[in-house]
Amino acid sequence: MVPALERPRDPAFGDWATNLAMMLAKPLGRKPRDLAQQLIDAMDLARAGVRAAEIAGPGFINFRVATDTLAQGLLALVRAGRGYGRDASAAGQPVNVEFVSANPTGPLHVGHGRQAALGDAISSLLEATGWKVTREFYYNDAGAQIMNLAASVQARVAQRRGRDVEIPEGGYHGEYIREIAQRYVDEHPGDPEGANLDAVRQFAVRELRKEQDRDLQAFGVKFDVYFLESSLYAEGKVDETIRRLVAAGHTYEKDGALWLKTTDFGDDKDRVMRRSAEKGGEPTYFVPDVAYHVTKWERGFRRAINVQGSDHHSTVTRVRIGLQALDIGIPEGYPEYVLHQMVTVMKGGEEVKISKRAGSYVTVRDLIDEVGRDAVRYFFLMRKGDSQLQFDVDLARSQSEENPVYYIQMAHARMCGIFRVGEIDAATVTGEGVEFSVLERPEEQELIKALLDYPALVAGAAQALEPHRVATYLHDTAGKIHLWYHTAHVLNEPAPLMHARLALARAAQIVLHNGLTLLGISAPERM
RNA sequence: GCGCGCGUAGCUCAGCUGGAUAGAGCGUCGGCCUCCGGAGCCGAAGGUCACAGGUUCGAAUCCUGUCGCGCGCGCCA
Repeated sequence: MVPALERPRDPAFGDWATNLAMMLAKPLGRKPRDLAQQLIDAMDLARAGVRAAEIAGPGFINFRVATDTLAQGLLALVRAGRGYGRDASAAGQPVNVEFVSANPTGPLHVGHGRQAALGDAISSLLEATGWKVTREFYYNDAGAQIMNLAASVQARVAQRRGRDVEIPEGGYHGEYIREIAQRYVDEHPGDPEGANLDAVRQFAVRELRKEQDRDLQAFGVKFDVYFLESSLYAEGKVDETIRRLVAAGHTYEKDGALWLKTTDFGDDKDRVMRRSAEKGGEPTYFVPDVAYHVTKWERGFRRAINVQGSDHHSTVTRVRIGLQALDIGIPEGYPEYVLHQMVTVMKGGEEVKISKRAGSYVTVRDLIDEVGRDAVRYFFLMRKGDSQLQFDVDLARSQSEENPVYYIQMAHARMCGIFRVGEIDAATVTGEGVEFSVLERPEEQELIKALLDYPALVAGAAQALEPHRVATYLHDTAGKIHLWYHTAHVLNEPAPLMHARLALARAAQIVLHNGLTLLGISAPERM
């Protein structure tokens, strides 16, 4: 129960409104409207830049802001330019954002695309609020899946020699496996049979990593750190983690395996950490996961955010419990998780079933090739992460003219067009000395308010780790811009009006540019 | 069966952490091109916010239950 000061939905209710009187009415035993009047009487409205305060409905107080308050805001906006909507409140604290983290066992699919868009936008949002972000990609390049990959490639090599060899149980059947097998043979004349499994494995991982890197580059996502799971083994971090967990006293042996008492930390059953001898005696997957997150902590990241598909949500509690059980002062909520729901791909009016092992799925690359990078980014970001996302490829392609991302980009291009046609360098439009009170049309007032809301919106989206708020805001604001553009002419108006509108066009251009950039989408000057 | 998420217009989805008459895009219907780009704008139709209770001045939003959908639940990762 916190009193709110907010933008009313309906402009008839003023520029700002508060429910303070209604919140206080009950504890004070007073009527809300009487209390509201007393509150208004006690306020120094002029000093706050408020022109009028009215009591409305059950006890709202609606404020109307003096026009020069809006003018001050616009001036500050234009002066801030590219920096508008950014603040330094996090003071350069380090934060690690891990996303995509695809196994090098195949190309990136649509789910990875959603993660790439989300993780990159979340990182940008955090940077906009003063965090020092490290974008990190974790490669699971060790373990059973990689052995399956190597064996699958090996089988394809053998098949090329006319041998009757099947892809092993749990192996990969995609067409790309054949291609890798072909390239392996081409580049390894000394091993036409693919007999050297270790060489096949290394070659396949390297090829797939290269391909994933190309996909990420096409999508415009850059990582600061690529962390290899295999390095954890090479540096003894996995064994060390096991030793530390044993030393911390949360383990026991049963049936020849080593167990972690995760039930001590609220799990519904204990988990095996190291398999019994007859199962190979290897650590289970979550031990390297824990070891990996220890390195994040030890690398100085007191905040870590993982962007993952919700199909991995069971790892959340286990990784956190493993870190707790080490008893080294890592807080309970470490790391934070942003889980997104599944992406359904629609093509030809039917759902494309995604199965990596059967080799049937849509890749990030397919989407980029078909609808363009900007549209793919926007489509992945326009919905809240915990909603399932339906990505209709045909629709995204065929309706590209009415695509929301083009709508936003068009608004930006229109603002640029005003300056281009007027032969005015937009950067010289500062708003200094402009009489903003001539901007009295309702569409102009609404647009100004929307533009001035932008910094608070960015701060809120960053705090909630929800980039979709920026996407919907931009679409909404683009609508206000188109409406204004359509009703209010800028060039060849009387000088005071033209200068005020030029400043407003400049402000709109800045907000759209900054917002699109935050989402990793281009802001073209003409389309 | 248990856990997490979701259920809002014909379809795809927003709804700013409890506010005033629930919004947008697409689709449908009807208007607007001497005008900085019509890739645009305006208007109309379309809703039991899955359902039933509860909390309070006030619920799409919070709590409980029911139904439906998705994803998890291995000495796989």
